[in-house]
Amino acid sequence: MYTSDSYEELQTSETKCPVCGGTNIIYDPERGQYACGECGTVLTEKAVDQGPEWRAFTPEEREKRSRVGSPITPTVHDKGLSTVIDWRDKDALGRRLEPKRRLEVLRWRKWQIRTRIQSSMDRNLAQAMNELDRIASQLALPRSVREEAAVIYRKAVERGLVRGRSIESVMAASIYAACRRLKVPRTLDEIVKYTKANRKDVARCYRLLLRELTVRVPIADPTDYVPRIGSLLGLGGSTLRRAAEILKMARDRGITAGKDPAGLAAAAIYIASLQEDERRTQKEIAQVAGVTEVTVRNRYKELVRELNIPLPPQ
DNA sequence: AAGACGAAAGTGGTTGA
DNA sequence: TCAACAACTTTCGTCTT
Repeated sequence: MYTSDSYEELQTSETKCPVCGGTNIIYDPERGQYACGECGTVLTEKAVDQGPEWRAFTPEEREKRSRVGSPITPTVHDKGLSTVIDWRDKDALGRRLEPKRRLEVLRWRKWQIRTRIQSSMDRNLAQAMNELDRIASQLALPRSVREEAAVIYRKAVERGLVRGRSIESVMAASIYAACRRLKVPRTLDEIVKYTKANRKDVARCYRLLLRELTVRVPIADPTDYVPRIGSLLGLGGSTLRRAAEILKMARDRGITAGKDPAGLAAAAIYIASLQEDERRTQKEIAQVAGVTEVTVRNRYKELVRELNIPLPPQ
């Protein structure tokens, strides 16, 4: 698996477009990117993460690692040591409680259990939201995706789906689901790259979320990957439009099913880059699309064959 | 020297018995 | 639970630019 280190190079704070010199810089909240209003060049791919460089999994750890703030003793409410109201309806001397008193004790018990559940859920959510923030800022995800991911995760907690699974993996799966839902093209691998959980667990959690929660996800469309791959390669609008056309034709011919959408998008872009005389190597395209040259090649051969695409003579 | 190409073997995930 | 299977990856030798 290639990692796209080229993302870093795109980080810029200029207010003028480096390609056409235009000053009409617009923010695209859909993709979480700034882009030139004239030529469509994407200016920022990655936002700067302003959070700490360390990660804390418990309030104690956070307290220990933080280098600011007053040196208060890290105290966790209820380390399992606080008073538990007995379930028997007897007082300290073993006498039965009178009915009125009994109801009172019943009420205490109910509230104690309720607050305990509440606080454990809060802790879980707090930790999860931390994780969400961290990943979302590293992937430059728009606000809408963060919110969607938070909603999905909260539902998962309420349904008790996090029990027995790691917060990281469920959160990563929620983020992926949110991306898919809102058509913000991020591959599972990109998300997995920034989480402690392994790919397998995240994929399993993702399927669980789809099954258990009623999260409807539109099927992956290779066209969604085109603008992103295109901007990472600095391709012009006409080439990207051509690539989208090719993908549409491919879909109409029904040869896209079961194929990796990123691979298809990469192949379509390769063909378009040849046709529009904006040639990029298979390797370059494969790298930013997150697939191998071989896959690009296979898809590209397939598309050319099936769609009778004329290629410019060498 | 770099890019494109294709064969062959390997990998991880899905499906169906 | 296991085997078959399709898609994709890795690796490598060869041809082309």
